[in-house]
Amino acid sequence: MTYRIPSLNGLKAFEAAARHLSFKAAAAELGVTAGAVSQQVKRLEMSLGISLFRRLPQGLLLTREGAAYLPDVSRAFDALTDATEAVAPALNGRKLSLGVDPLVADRLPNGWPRHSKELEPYVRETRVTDDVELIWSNELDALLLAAKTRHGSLSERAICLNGIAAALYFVTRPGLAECRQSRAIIESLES
Amino acid sequence: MTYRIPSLNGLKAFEAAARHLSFKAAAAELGVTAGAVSQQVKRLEMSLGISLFRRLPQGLLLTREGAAYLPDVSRAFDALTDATEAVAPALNGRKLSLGVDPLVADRLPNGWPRHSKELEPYVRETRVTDDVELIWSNELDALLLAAKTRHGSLSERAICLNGIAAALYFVTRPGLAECRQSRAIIESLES
DNA sequence: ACGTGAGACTTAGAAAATCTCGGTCTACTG
DNA sequence: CAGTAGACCGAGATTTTCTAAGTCTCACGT
Repeated sequence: MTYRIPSLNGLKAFEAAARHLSFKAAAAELGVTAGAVSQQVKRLEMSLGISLFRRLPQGLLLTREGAAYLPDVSRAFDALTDATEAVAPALNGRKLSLGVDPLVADRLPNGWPRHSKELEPYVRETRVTDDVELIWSNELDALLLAAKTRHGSLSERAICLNGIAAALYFVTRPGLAECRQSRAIIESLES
Repeated sequence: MTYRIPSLNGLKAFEAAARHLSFKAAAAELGVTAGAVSQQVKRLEMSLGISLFRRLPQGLLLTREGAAYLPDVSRAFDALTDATEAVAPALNGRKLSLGVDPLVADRLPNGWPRHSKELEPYVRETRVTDDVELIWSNELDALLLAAKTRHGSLSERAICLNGIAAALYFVTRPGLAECRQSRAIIESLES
């Protein structure tokens, strides 16, 4: 099973340039320079062996092939975006589910985090557990543990309570290690 | 208009690994090493903020999220492949359409290329014209011209007849410059 | 219990793809 | 006839991706 798919960056550049009929405008949208878009599109055309645009001095025009390609590409992008958004909502505004090791649950600041106003936007639920597997299965986003894990590929951050190193570790999937939610939880603990 | 799409290489690695439930097998299919697939998938998981696989020492298992993501990704890949194949059939086995400058049409080897057996698999049609625009509009794949073009971004190759430089140039879109079809046409002329 | 093999992981360094920047060209515009 | 806008090119820098070599865990057979 093998697919014939051109470079995604090339397709993105094509799609944006075709919508704007301008490399410059497309570049602004994509956050790169116009030269980069020009090169991407050229590479794409080379890999396909056809021309997608007619370059006129006053701007771009789609060729027949380019015009035929564009809607299909856009639809595929939509489908990928929807699927991605469905399986992994953008981190912005997402609330984490947090597990707390039974060994640390009683050592925490009183009522933490249930009654912490500042954490409310970042934590969806809290559960008492020390099962690292729950992270790998995406049932939990992060864990507060009393001991270092041995699962090397998890991200682990030691916490200081009142400025003193405590046997307390914030453990997440690497993908969540540096997000705002994680930072907020850690700060709330250390302050 | 902006899409949220993870890296295409990451998605390809995920798709192949999910089908085989093995990074090693996926790597073989993709023609890279297993380490590369592992890294691609990890990057993808980080960018999404979720885990797609459970790594067991004896192999892979899809997480619930991974299993949900896979069919959507496959469908999108199918759609892109179909669209690409429709607009630009793979170069393998494709025949080029060739334009011949009226100024050179009579100087060519007798009957060329109509009665050339060796060119038959590579040339679909021949037309007498010197209009470079036909290349940009994909109506022609290549041109035999009597003079250099001034369209810098076209690929241009000087032809020698009987070992002597002639006023004869093979002009194509860059994407077709080095394909077998082009080489065959040039060789047939120079021999 | 102890090798052995398979499969995944990590890391450093190499290789490739991509971006930026500066300069050029062409066609519009006042 | 400048001046401007948009696209192109090439060189060099930067970022991404790949490879290679070594480690770890588990299953299996002796």
